[in-house]
Amino acid sequence: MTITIYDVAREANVSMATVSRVVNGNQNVKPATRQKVLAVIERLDYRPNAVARGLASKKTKTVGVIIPDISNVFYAELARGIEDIATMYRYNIILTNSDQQENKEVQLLSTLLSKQVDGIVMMSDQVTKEIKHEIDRTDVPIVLAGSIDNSHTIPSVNIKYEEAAKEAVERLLQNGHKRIAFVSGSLAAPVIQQQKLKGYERALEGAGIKFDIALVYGVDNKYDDGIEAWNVLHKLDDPPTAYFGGNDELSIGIIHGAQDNGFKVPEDLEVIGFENSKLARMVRPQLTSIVLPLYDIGAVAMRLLTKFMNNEKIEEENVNLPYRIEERDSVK
Amino acid sequence: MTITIYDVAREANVSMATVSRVVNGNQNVKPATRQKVLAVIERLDYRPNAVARGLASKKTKTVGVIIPDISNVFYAELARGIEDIATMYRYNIILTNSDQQENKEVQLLSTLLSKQVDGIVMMSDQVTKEIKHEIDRTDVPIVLAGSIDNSHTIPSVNIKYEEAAKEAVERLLQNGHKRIAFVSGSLAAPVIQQQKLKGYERALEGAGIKFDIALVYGVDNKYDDGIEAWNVLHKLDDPPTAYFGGNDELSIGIIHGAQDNGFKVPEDLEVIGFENSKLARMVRPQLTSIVLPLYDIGAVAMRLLTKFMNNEKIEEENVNLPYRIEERDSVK
DNA sequence: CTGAAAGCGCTAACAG
DNA sequence: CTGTTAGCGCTTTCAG
Repeated sequence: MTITIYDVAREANVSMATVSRVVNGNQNVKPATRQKVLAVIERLDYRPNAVARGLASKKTKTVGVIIPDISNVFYAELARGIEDIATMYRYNIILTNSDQQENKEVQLLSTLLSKQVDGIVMMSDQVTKEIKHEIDRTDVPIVLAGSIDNSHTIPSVNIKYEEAAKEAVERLLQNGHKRIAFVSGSLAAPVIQQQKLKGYERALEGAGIKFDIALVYGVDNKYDDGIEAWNVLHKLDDPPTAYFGGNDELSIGIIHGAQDNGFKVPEDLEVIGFENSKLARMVRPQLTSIVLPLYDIGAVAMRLLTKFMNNEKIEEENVNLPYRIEERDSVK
Repeated sequence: MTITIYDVAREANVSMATVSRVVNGNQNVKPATRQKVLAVIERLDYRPNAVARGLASKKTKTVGVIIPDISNVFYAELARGIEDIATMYRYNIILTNSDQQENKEVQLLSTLLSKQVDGIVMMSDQVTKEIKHEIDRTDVPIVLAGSIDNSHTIPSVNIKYEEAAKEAVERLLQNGHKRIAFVSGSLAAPVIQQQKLKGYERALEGAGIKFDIALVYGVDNKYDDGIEAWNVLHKLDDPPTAYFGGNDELSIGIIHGAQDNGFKVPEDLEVIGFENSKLARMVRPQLTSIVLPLYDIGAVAMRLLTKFMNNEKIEEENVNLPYRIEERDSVK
């Protein structure tokens, strides 16, 4: 039925060990017999069974990826970075969506581990105790991409969110704004949100402006949330004249919320986003945004993972990639 | 070291067959011994090795997915549909990017097959002979999602592109337009483009309007291509007053191209998109677009695949999902 | 440079 | 209801 290494061995008059050697590029094979085996492999259309190989060698050449939601451009971009580097190192990827649910994340870790993945790249807004526990329980290397665990004990790739946020707000401060809103995803738990908020606070502090909790609006990170945020915030007695949005989609919502009500950007309000996705160019005015190198974060995370999987030397387990502001027209 | 089914058997004083039975939910186990085994599993923190299981059972509970580019929202949405249904049926997904390159597609098929996936969902603009050949060579079921092979011999899930395009153009015709542009991805090979073009032609024909090749602009499907298309087309002696864009991103490019030059949508030109992605609501005016149910296409494709994998009865191997026009403000 | 043999961890008859 | 026994297809010593 399916043809195996054994069939090849028989047809080529060699042992299966020899076939295995040529399949795996082992040099200890006489060129002549290598050719002979290769010919038979070709003729029989033999295709090695990776599962059997995985069982015997205890290496599957596949890595697991846990992300919140692949249909979200943010994560999709990151996933692509991961996949490209994985491919480069001859790994395949088992892609799973967690929807940010802790129980799912734990369960996914477990099923990935049962599938004997050689490593895992994970994104999680919050590395809970349960997750940490699961991670500590295994020898399989795991690296976080665009995610932070408080204990700083899991390898990770990020940018310095706090610094980036600070810089964004300072950019707004430069233009003379005193009332700057910070609109972002739910501020409940996520570590990264907290870091951004801290950057926001530090920027204000540096400019001698009092922090006003009324200007901090924590919703979700969606377009409609941006519209909603604007609707709420502009009704304040002393409304913000500038907005720092947690991501681009949200920021565009803010812009449209304002524009739909006759306000002009950047004349009446200035907006700066975070992510610099393709979207940023697809609004009018085009959105000024902090460049979050999603693809690179994924790529570097995967590269880091390969080092762990190959027991290479690791210089730094917690990598921070550079970021910058992409100036466009939503900020003067 | 790693604990196996054998360890559990020993500790529980049963045979490994019994352990296997409880792990697999086989009913032929006395409740008492089941409890005993479960307790040991818990205590030893035993986790079945899916690779060994796959080798023995010849089922891996993983399916391969070949898409052009996961960082493209279009495909990401589809991938999510696939993943959700896969999860529902307890399959995991090996996700691979082909970048539409035939040689990569062929190679990916091969590596997925070597990994013994139980099935494959594939998206490909063009199912070439090579690909068809590779597919025919295996017993592993494969279904196409949002893709068509000319021979109609591979199961697939789509919408009726030709009809949808026809309807879109007719919508424009309704508003009295005589000069309607068809802007789309490269018209070179892709079957689906051809179908849309045909729908466009038929709509014109139905309205007694002569087909003008000058109004057909085949670029790529990107935002900038939309801008470019507008720049070129509006300079025509008799420029189009309405545009049918191959997808939303492209259509938004057209809108912005026009707006950036002082033209108004829908007053000066009307635009209808194709896809109805989240983007459609994120422009002003909001984009009227044909609803392409990407998520559903992925989901249904995966569901269809499960039927093949379980040898269930298949009513129809080539499924067509419904589509409709989502009316917004880029068309009067 | 090549072969023999022992597993990898689990499923699946087949007995009993 | 439970145990025994073969493999699944390949890698990996260990000899030679």
